[in-house]
Amino acid sequence: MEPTDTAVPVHGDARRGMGRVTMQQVAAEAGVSVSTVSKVINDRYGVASETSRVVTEVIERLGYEASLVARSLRNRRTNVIGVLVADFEPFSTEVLKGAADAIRGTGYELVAYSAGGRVDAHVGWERRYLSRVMGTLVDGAVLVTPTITEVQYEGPIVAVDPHTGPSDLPTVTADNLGGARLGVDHLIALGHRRIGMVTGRPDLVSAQLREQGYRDSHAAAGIPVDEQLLAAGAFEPEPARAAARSLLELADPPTAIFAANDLSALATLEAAAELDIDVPGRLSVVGFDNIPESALAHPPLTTVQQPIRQMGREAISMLVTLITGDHVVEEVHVSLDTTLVVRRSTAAPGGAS
Amino acid sequence: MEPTDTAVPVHGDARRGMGRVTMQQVAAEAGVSVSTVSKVINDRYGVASETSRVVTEVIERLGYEASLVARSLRNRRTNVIGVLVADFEPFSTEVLKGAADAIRGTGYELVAYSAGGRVDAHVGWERRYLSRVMGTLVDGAVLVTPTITEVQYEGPIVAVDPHTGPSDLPTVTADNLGGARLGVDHLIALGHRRIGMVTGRPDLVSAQLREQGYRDSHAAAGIPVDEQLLAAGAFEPEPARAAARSLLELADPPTAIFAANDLSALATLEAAAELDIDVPGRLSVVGFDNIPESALAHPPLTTVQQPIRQMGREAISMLVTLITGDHVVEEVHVSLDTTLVVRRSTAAPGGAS
DNA sequence: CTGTTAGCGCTTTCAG
DNA sequence: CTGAAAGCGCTAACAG
Repeated sequence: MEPTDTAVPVHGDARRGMGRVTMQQVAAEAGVSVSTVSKVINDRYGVASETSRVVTEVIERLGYEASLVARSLRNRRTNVIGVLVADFEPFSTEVLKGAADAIRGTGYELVAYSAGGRVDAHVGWERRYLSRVMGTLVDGAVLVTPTITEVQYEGPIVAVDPHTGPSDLPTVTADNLGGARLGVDHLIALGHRRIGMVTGRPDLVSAQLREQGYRDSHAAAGIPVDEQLLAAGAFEPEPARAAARSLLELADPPTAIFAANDLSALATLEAAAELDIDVPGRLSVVGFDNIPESALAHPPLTTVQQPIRQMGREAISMLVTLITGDHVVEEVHVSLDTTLVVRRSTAAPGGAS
Repeated sequence: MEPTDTAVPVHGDARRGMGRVTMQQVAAEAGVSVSTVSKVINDRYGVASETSRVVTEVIERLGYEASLVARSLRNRRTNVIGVLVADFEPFSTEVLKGAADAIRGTGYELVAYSAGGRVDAHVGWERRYLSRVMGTLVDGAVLVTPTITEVQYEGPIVAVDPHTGPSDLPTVTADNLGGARLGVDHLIALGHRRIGMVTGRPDLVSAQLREQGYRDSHAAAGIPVDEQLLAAGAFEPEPARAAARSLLELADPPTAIFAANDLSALATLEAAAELDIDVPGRLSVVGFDNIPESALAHPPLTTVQQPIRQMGREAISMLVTLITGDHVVEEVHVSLDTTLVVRRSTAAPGGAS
């Protein structure tokens, strides 16, 4: 057959409007073989300088660039690092920004991949994504908030804020327990005694730790926990809103609510608004994450900050070390500190300023 | 090298710790040929239900998932849409969030690609990226803030906020001229008469339009423009900071500064802080973009909002239409409205409240 | 119903 | 110094 023919004239800028230029076309146009073109591109020895010049000129003229896919399939190394996310939402995009910061100067490129909330994007997406891209498209991967860490997969992988228990994977997390304590202690210091909590997904350790922090703070302050004041929010806006509502409609409602993440806190703010409850006048709200959106809320949200971008940076640098394998990564599990960001959604109970 | 051998026995869960599972291994394990496996995976007709069952079981057990790369290379359609960005920064990640919103339910997956500030990532990155991925990895692409739109490339491509003049590419932009007028009119309405501007990259139309809006607002208000009050910021933090400083150190400094984008406005805020100039007491600052970070600034930034996420959504929906080709895209150039978001960085001149 | 074969675009021996 | 050929993992004819 004669597929990558010279039937279509490719001289001059006649290629305007054509599809991708392949190496075949470059070769044909330059009057050499594809392997020669490949050698020129990859700076291999054994190409006459004149040939090289001609080929380079054709490449330039046709705007040729090697297909990432074809190259990846052939080569073991791709010089591309993958960031695998369940969805592009505030948390994962912050991680991405951090990853981009850290990738500079390493010579790697970054590909972020998401099945984007496809129906089948349930627990276990990370394993499928990994299989799809590892070893072919990317040299290593950062898993953002994976729900399982049992990837039993050999290769350079780092998990950021994994939602499940400890694993063999190197991980980067924030101090969930300490962060929750920071948030609830703040509320207690303000004078709150009936503090509700919109919890996260019960199957995720991060959620469990945040709840544990809530309990620890109460214990430390000698305040008994009223189990009625815990409502399941699942880290998602809708369940969280319902949970907040149920708490606020209690006969003896809480004067403050600690939400397991900012998305839940934002939903709590909405629920309060619907019920015409002033925040922070009659209700204080504390979130967790400090996603950029939390500062835009009304009122701006007091929240526990995770250094998300730094987590992304950390993950990339661990990953690059793993890939290049210069030396062993010392700390397999990195935990970064959380801090409290006090904004306008918290105040002393009873409307006292 | 003989990496993907069958030398390593693959029965049972012996694969723990191995690299990617390939179709070969699945086939071997199931005792069938690769084409049969392929047929099972792609639901092709002509496979005995028993065979299908066995193969499915093996796939499950081995955790096999087809390589995106190999599949892409073979197929014309990949069901993946690419978002090509120069870097993952606030603007592009907002677009990404919008793209993710819009991708849901379309059956497409999303891949975001960035060379991540590599040294050679100068003007023209979009052409190279496009060549790398179009036609192989992705079915279509969204170009975020490309510096050239002369891609002369056949295929489904949509540009978001292109920095250069009109092109044949479908584009999604915000109303830069109107937005700039909004921002500067606000300053003028507040009583400012000496308004400086930290301009953007002179080669980009978006920057030119914002400067034009600045001039138009002055003209409309009958205020002459003092050319001394325009300083080049290039859309980048460092140059912008220097530009702001030079403005503020003028013998007769401006009482307000309009920055060509939020990054520049944030840098202006920093410059003011360094010079111990109170904002908004002695200086008002208006930005452009309304990236999430602008609300976190001190003081929170008054800025012209571009509906960035919506731009991402719009781009994806245009692209999907282009790809499926059901019907022609009616509006090739979509321009979305900008709005003014007044926060705390602007006030009347002279410290008057 | 199943396996064999021929590539997708590229890199890499290995002959010429 | 250059090109022919093999093959990365997969799919799509086409035989058996």
